Amino acid sequence: MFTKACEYAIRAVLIITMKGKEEQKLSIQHIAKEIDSPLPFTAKILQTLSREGLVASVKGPNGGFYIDPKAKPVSLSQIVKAMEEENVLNTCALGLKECSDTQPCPIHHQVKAYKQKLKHVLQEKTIQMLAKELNEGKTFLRISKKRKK
Amino acid sequence: MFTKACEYAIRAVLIITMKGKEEQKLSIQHIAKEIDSPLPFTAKILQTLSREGLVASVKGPNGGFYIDPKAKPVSLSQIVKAMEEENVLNTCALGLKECSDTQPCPIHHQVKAYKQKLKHVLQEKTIQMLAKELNEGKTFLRISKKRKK
DNA sequence: TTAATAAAGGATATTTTTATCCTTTATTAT
DNA sequence: ATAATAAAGGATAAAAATATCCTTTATTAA
Ligand code: FES
Ligand code: FES
Repeated sequence: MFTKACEYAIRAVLIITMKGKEEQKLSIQHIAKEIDSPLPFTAKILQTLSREGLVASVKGPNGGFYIDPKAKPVSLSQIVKAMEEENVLNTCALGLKECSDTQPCPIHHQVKAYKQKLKHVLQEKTIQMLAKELNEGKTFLRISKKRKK
Repeated sequence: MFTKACEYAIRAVLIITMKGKEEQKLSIQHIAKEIDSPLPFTAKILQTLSREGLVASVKGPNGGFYIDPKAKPVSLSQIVKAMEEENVLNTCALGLKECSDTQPCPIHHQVKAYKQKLKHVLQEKTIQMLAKELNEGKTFLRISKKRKK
């Protein structure tokens, strides 16, 4: 559905939102470890997110990434857009040059509802909402192998 | 959603189903032109589809591809599987190592229903059904630029 | 039986995505 | 001021996906 870059981006912003405070910023090392992603690639992605203003960053000792508490909540679609994947849900599932209701491909009608709902989720869900559920232990960012029973 | 290879595969089988008869087989050239895909890449894909038994082929003069009328209808998921993309809808949208209800990622619940629906579509819809709608002019495999009004 | 045809198969090339490395810049603590 | 630290940025490398080319094999028509 998303590229690795976009997956890492979403996971990174989630971790930064959960654990990054202005007085206790998160280093790239810390973030990559938490979301289990390749460090240098994650650094690149954080550069982009920082440039786009979706996360705040400070260089130097005790520097790192955090979320400005007075910034507007960030939606999933903002991250997807920052990673230049805004069109994942606008293009034809069979690769036709356009996805349209008037000249639908053979599976257009079957996938349309799905794509729209998902688009809606990306627009409505903010990182803050998802971070809250993570903090409450309702959702997870890593799979922990726990033995059955 | 799918790779180019898978998109071309589905489109190719659709065209072969619509236009390929045992007495009037379709050449690679013809197929690639119809579905507007790069010819040599399409040839590779047709090799795979033929090897997997999803289309029939004959070499030599008047050879080409066709669908054995007494073969079982082919579902979309059979094609997706032949192209080794069966896991597109089984993996976690955020790239976690597993997609599970017990350790759901932050968007698992939001995407689960749609993944299942789509999986169902791929399993139930056969190429024959889709080819019929194409023949009836209800759906399209190419976008024709028609002037408005 | 030979020549022509068309897919099959193998090897290679290109592009995109993913990942790494190194140098520069900003910030902080000393 | 100086040294240490950490992100930013640029250049490069590796892997995967996409695409092309060439040789072989099967089939058919002449
Ligand atoms: S035209 Fe193919 S998904 Fe809309
Ligand atoms: S765990 Fe992420 S989609 Fe199911």
